[in-house]
Amino acid sequence: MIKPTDYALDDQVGYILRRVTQRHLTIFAEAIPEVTTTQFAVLARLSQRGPLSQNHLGRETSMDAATIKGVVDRLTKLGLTTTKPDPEDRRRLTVSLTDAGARLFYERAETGLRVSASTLAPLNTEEQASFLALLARLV
Amino acid sequence: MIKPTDYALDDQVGYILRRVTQRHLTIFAEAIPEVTTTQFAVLARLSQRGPLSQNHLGRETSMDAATIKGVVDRLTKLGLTTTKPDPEDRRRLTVSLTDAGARLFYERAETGLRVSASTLAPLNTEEQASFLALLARLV
DNA sequence: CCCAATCTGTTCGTATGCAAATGAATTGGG
DNA sequence: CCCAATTCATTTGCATACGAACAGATTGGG
Repeated sequence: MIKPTDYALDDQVGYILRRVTQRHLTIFAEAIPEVTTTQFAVLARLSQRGPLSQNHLGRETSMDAATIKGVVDRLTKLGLTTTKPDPEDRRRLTVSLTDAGARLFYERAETGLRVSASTLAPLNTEEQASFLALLARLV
Repeated sequence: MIKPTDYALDDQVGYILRRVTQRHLTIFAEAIPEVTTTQFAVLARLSQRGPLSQNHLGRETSMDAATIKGVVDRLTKLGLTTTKPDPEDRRRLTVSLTDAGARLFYERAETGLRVSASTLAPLNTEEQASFLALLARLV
């Protein structure tokens, strides 16, 4: 027999995840104000993998087709990415980093690592490793 | 000397947090389609604390003033909450659960606990406790 | 007791995030 | 080889999220 009073909001994993994510986003925005976390993820992926079709890029950054389109549109407006039709497959839109996009990622990658470190700072090194290992299994 | 190639997107805590949150939201939406996670958090808090002013409710559910307004508006449109001016302080808007809101939370609280359990299901009991303890320290 | 500082709610703008529907292009199995 | 199924990109609608600016109400310290 479970009563509603047994539902402790503050102990629910989803609620805590939301709050931790909020803190992380604040730390990121403070450290890298030029782009958002999702935009930075796109820059990182393109930097690592080279040009990708828009939908493929979305899958590689865990965004659905509608979301990645908006992110790419905004990055393109910022001059950090460009798009061009794929002659091989006329459905596809190939997304690439511009020089400015590549340079921005290059200049901010180290800061990005510090953002991750700040987010995890309340834990000691051993706890951070345990936490990341457990978190990754929940994907 | 850090090179951009040292920035492994898949290992960054923010990226993994986003993916775990996505999985959690999917599980929740499947189990409790009537409301969203944030709306359910509001129902839970009101059920636990009784009527609260709108901004206070926002602080108690980790939403800023603009966000909680939208959530309360939608819950009110769904008939799950009501609002009335506070005669003590004419700036304040008191938010309460309706009977339907109280009943819905009562009927879904147990399911909410199962959603949390499903999200954590890839870990064994001991790992779940460790994970939640570490996660809570990152708020 | 009064006014500057604060609090409350609202609105606007921007940015994810997903479901669903659509049209165009490609592909794979019979 | 051809058509049904799939893929790709786009659009619409809805729901968080937050910063910034605003007006009205309240309060606290001099």
